[in-house]
Amino acid sequence: MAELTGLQKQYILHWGEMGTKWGINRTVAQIHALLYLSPKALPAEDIAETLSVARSNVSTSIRELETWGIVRAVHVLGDRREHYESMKDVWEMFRLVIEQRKRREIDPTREMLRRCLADLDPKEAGADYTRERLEAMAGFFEAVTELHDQMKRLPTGTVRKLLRMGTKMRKKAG
Amino acid sequence: MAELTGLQKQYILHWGEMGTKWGINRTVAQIHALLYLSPKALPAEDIAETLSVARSNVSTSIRELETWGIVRAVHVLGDRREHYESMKDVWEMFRLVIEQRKRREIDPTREMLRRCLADLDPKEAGADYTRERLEAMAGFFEAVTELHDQMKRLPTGTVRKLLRMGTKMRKKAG
DNA sequence: CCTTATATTCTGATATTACTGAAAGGATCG
DNA sequence: CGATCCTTTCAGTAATATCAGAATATAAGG
Repeated sequence: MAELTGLQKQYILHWGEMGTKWGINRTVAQIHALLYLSPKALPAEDIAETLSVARSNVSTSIRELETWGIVRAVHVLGDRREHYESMKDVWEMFRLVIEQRKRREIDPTREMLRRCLADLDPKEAGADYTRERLEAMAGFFEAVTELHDQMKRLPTGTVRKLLRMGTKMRKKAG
Repeated sequence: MAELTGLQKQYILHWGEMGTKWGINRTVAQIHALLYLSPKALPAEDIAETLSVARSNVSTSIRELETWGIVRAVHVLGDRREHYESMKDVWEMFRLVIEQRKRREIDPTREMLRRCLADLDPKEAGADYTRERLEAMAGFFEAVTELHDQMKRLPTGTVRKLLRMGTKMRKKAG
């Protein structure tokens, strides 16, 4: 791997910081940034060297990125090492990440809300108020889930179309 | 403040964990959960006591929630202390949070991408490839921004309407 | 003004998370 | 099979984020 250009550094560092703000490990995000910018798949050792992190750290981080389905290992003729490459379709990439996060965080929250509503004892003081609040929150999460299910099935182009329809509706309403 | 019911505890704890996964401080999220479930505004001291955190911690966290615009101080007759209450409209609440996060994290990323594209030296090796990648990413962020701008202007009801239109389009296509 | 009630800021301590380096585990080659 | 190359796991260490409590500031009451 060649040395990073100033530009690449800027992108990778920013992406790393960005990651931390959204609960994504800095190194994981940086590796993703590096692979995203790289025209060719890179072996773990090169990644470690380029980003100045331990080889083992790269291993763990790559595994995480693979779990999300946005990085995969490819093989290069005459090289026993795994080479890693990032998906390049940005929309698809974010869709995958969102899908994972929904599964890991949104779904459990929906379950928690359902459980709370089921457990709610109507005889308890303030039960009505609590139910109201819980139901409002649950409704929101159901809607988000519905929205997500649709995005999942729609091709990228249709999403953009919807986006434009939104613009029209806004103009009419305004 | 009365003791928390098991249900409230469950909700508050989950919300706190949820927060950490999205880069939001656990206490901040817990306080928000508490206020969301509370039928009346609560003074900082009660919040501290109920959640077993330091008074100072509540102060800082409340400030953060106020910055987002989802919690505000209200006054109670005969009490010098500030009482805090959460917004109850869930959709509006998330809209505000998303708006803030966009401002804090998405906008700076757009700027970074623009700067990178501006700084990109065409004579540099691999400049074409880098430009392609940066532009793809920048395009995505522009689209997200556009989408956000629209959501911001649309009333909640219209968002739901769009949601249903998505369903129809999907059914036609399928 | 001085006193008291309340809120905020700051700093050191604590807890959490991330990371490294060493060691173990697998795979491929001769 | 043994040697070599590569990857993963793990335990200890380092870095970061969070928090409690003291110190400070602000405001209201007398």
